[in-house]
Amino acid sequence: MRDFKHSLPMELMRAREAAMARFRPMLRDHGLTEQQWRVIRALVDAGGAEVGELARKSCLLAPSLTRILQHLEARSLIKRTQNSTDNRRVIISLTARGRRLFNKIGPRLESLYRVIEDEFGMERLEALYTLLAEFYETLKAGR
Amino acid sequence: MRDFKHSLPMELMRAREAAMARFRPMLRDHGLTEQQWRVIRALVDAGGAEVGELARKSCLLAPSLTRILQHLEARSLIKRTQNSTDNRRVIISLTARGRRLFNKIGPRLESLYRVIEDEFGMERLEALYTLLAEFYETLKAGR
DNA sequence: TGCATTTGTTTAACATGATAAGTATTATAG
DNA sequence: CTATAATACTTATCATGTTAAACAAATGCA
Repeated sequence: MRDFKHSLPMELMRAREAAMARFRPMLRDHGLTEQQWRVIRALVDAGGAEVGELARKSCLLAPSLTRILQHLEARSLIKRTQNSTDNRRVIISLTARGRRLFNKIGPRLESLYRVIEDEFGMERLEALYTLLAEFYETLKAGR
Repeated sequence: MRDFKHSLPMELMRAREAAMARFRPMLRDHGLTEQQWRVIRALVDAGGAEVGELARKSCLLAPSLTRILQHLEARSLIKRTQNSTDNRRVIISLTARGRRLFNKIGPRLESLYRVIEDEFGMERLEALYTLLAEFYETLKAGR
């Protein structure tokens, strides 16, 4: 049997953990989990989105997102708007406070990211991105 | 700011998820979570290990591993042995039942893995492994 | 020897991951 | 129209992720 260490899901996880270890402390200083940050960032990107759309953009399962939105709403970082033509749909968007928090944290995370770019090198990083995207597409196609 | 979609932790997670989606159903059929399987597999590899060592090998945090070991012990898949020279240390090993479960599931997961190898190609897969390992080492070094 | 410190593991508390089931609303077949 | 199915989201449940703290056993050192 293939060596245990040579397990792709494990390697992907270890790489991700190594990266997140750089970012998590700063998020934690602002009382945000990594997942909460993904939601905020997706909302900045989309400028308001339905829950399902937001789940896809932030790579979260719907039940997780439901809880996260409850937390973010309790902190007044997001708000909900009802879609007038379809009452099932809820539009999520950032509050002014949510945007301020993003503006404060975003640049700091960006600079941490650039440190990684410097250490690992832009070329290899791009190569990694490309392989990961191809891998994802290959596995999605083969279902 | 860099495009949201171009986030390395997200890409690593998506790739991992795409792979795990292939494996999880079979594990689930045998009542195992992905993490429980990692522990079992690490134990086959090591043939008995202390809790801390097992945590490293299976890429789990100690508190998670503690709970997982409780579950596996309740199902008689693992057993605990006390280290005679140091009573803090606990040696974990598979029971005969645990080994039988491994022997049943392992080959099936291997064949699923080979499907991925075929779809994505051995060369690109090796390239991906290499980049991931380098990335991990780079980030660990720069702390 | 005595005791603060370190080490290995577990508990606790809160947040998320994963699956199934529930609820409300809209779309659709007949 | 109306019963039924599909859709969007939420709840429920159990397992794990993450951090801090507790705990006991071992170690280092005055």
